Amino acid sequence: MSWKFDDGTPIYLQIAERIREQIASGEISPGGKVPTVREIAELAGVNPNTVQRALAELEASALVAAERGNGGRFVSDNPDLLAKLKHDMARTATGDFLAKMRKLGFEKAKTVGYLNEYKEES
Amino acid sequence: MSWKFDDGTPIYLQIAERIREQIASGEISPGGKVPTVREIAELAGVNPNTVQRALAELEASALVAAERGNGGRFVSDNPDLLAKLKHDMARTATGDFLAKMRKLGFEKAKTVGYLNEYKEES
DNA sequence: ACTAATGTATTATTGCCATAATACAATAAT
DNA sequence: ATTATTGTATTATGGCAATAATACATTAGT
Repeated sequence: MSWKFDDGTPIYLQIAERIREQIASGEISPGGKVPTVREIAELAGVNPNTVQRALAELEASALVAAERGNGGRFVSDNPDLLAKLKHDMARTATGDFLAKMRKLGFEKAKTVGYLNEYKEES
Repeated sequence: MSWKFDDGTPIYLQIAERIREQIASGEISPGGKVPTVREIAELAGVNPNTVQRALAELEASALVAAERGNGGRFVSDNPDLLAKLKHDMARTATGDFLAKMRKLGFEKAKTVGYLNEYKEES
């Protein structure tokens, strides 16, 4: 995992988003263990408090739950919740992308065309 | 224009990005006049200093230039620069979108398919 | 010359992000 | 019971974003 951060957006939100992605993609399995606050802080090179704040975001939406003591945090194993997460994130990303392209003057058909012809490493 | 802002990202960056979009799309014509600092501040409901900071970003990339006095600010009329702006913004948006979808578990082909079937207002 | 409109600069204040350094709370393992 | 591991809470500090209130600089219009 890379753990580089953009400037201009709070790190705790970026961390929350990345973990959300890992959950949505299944990179962290349903019911699986989330790395500890201190581990993530170490990996990401940030203060534990910052990580905790990120994880509090995920708990607020019931995506993870804490088990104190030697437990750590665990991803929800609710299939509906996880499916909804993935669906919502994909849908949001797509809607945002289309909106952005529209602002740039690309109507949907043009955006689709652009995406089709898109090649990495121009 | 709506002028709502996301939390978590500095407003001055969001303002700069929106004006960049307006320039890239031609909503503000090449060589055209950019609203004044005080006008934008009024419309967006923010402090003039915040707007100035945003516009300083655009000047740093030569997209706009200031004419003091009764002038105001004007968009560059350099066709190459404007074409490059639009190209770069579209490319960045597309690359970011693909990266995001990939993190969610959608390879490019799936992303293209998803976009094709995407309907607003689900 | 004067005025109005615009960009630019300065200073102070408030609030949130992030860090730092601890301490406390709960539970599994021994 | 003790210990180690983990989550949680507290307090202090520094930095940047944003606001606020002015003041100054430049130029067009009159």
